[in-house]
Amino acid sequence: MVQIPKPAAPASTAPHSVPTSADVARLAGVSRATVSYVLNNTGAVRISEPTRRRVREAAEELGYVPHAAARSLRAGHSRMVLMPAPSVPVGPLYGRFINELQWALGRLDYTVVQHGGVDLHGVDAARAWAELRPVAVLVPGSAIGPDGVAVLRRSGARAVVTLGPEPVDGAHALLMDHESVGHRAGAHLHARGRRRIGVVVPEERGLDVFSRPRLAGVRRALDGTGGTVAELPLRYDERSAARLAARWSDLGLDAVFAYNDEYAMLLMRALQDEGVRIPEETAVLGADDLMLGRLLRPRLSTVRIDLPASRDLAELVDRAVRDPAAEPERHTVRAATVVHRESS
Amino acid sequence: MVQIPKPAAPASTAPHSVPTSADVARLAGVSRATVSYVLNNTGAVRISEPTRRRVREAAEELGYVPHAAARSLRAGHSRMVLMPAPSVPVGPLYGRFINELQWALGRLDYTVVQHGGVDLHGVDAARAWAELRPVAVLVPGSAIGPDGVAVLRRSGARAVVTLGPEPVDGAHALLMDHESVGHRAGAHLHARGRRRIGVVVPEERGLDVFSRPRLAGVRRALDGTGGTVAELPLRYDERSAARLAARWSDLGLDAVFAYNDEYAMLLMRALQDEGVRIPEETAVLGADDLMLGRLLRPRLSTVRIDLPASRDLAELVDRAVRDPAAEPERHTVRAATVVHRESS
DNA sequence: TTGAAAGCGCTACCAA
DNA sequence: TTGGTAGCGCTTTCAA
Repeated sequence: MVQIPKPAAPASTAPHSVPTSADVARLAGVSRATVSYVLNNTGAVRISEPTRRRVREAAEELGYVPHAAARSLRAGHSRMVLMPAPSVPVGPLYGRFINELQWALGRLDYTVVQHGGVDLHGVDAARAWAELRPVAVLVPGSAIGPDGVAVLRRSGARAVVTLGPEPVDGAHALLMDHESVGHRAGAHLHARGRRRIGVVVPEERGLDVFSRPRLAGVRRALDGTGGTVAELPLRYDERSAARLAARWSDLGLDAVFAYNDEYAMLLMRALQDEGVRIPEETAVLGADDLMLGRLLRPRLSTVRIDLPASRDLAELVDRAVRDPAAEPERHTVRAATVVHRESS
Repeated sequence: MVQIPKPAAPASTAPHSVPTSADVARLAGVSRATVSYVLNNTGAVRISEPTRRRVREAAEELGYVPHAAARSLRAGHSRMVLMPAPSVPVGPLYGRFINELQWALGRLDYTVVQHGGVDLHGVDAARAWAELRPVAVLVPGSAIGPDGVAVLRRSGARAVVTLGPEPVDGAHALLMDHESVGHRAGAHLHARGRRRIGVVVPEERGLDVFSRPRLAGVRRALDGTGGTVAELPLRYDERSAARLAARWSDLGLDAVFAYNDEYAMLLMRALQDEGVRIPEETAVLGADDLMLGRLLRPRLSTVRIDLPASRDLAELVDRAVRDPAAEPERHTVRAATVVHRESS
């Protein structure tokens, strides 16, 4: 039978519209239901092999791609794990961590999505994320408070996990114990016979959630030992480092915990240019155990922070999703080790 | 008329279900349409102030957050710009670029979403991204071919922009001209009197799309000058660098273009440990102009690559979205400058 | 083995 | 000024 296109009616699909499952059904000569069964390999329903083939070929020919939003709207839930991307670049370590985490969550059939909630904070940020109706949210840093967590949970997020330095009410927490990082650093320097210890505190915004606890940890390590701790604000540029180095002898310090390896490299260079001998006059200690520390001379001592296996975090997320009513878990990453090289 | 709740029907909303606009409407005593008008500040429709207040209060009380998927399903389009996150960490420069781009696109009212299409390639990756029905896709590297672009366009993406080293049919392209980076490097070293030039080619997978053109560029610069170019495979670890340095005198090179600043630092350290004097015996040239280059001694010469202003890229995306039928634009970033310091 | 139809949450048209 | 309602694309019961 010859098809006669009805006038003014879209007999065939409009040229540049996106193919839907209905289009596939039409082309295959079956119903939309059948298309859904075939493409999702629904076990409960038996579809004859010839039909399956016709459907698949039709889908192929049209270049059909299912519509994720429509699907999860219908399903009432999604497998999307949302990770607000931090606006401050926090270093290469973090990037690797994200990648591994994505991979681990992918294995559990979650789709990880990073969403730049740039210049949104607290409840506003939470609301913006909640619009996407993720099944779980991983919040790095301390970008959100208890009320933000509440917003997310009310919007259907079955798990909220904070990755920051401090716990948030109602959310699971993976606590990076930066205080103990500082404590390790302070204890190491003290054990090496240092008594007047400087601690670099980056002036860059957004880093203080890490640097403050580290400073506190050094203070605690030196507490009651007669040693002293001095706070050293530093911007990540040569001028700032040179200024700090210029007044180094006035400061009378015999050691410095430089926040991380990159700041350590910056400061160490400035000190060497000032003629300060390392480690004889001043010990320098970094953190993060980056490659560059091994390339410096003297080789940089550093505090290595063993990030949690991303698989563990992925499993925490999965557990939380399966049992959203469970008590929030609190895991503390306290595994920091001093890698002693030559600079301390 | 008194409402009599039908038996077995949820008269009020279930305790832990997510509030919808219907719930807000019910609580405010208005229709869903009115709720929509109020919350979206629809200009065409006038709603009395008391009604607006009632609606807003109801929304507030319920903690209502609109459902982005439902909204864009209804609208037939979204403002989502999808950026597949590269699985290979490509350095701090890139991270900053992403952040700025997110910001710039945010100003134009797009929502940037990074999606880790981990271990998916070509058409498969394209299909996974297409399920999200983004209005535009920014593809870094060369993760996708013309057929992948076609899949995305058929699924409604109004703009596909590749950020890689080479153009892809059907997509807009922001071409990083790594060949000319290599050419600048080669020309600089040649001008400094170097004739036997090594070029580091990282062995890490995924970096060859950058390193190959750079090598070719050096070759072109030396072509016909009587100078020679040697390919130097190198892994990013100390052992590999030490091995390379150990046979340095056999290689008989008087200069090396080390792919980027990080590889340059690695190799330079290994060479210095071997007693090779820099730059007297061997000139070393990096790329990317990272901070660390300035902190090395001798200070590292480098090729600075001026990334396009993220605002420009954001505007390219916006243009393409507004006029999806337009010819693909091809922009080439050729702005590479040699920053001459002490190592060359 | 297949199809018809309801409905997820939302907005925009048309009517009142 | 407000409400009724169709329908975006999909899955899934219920019927045939």
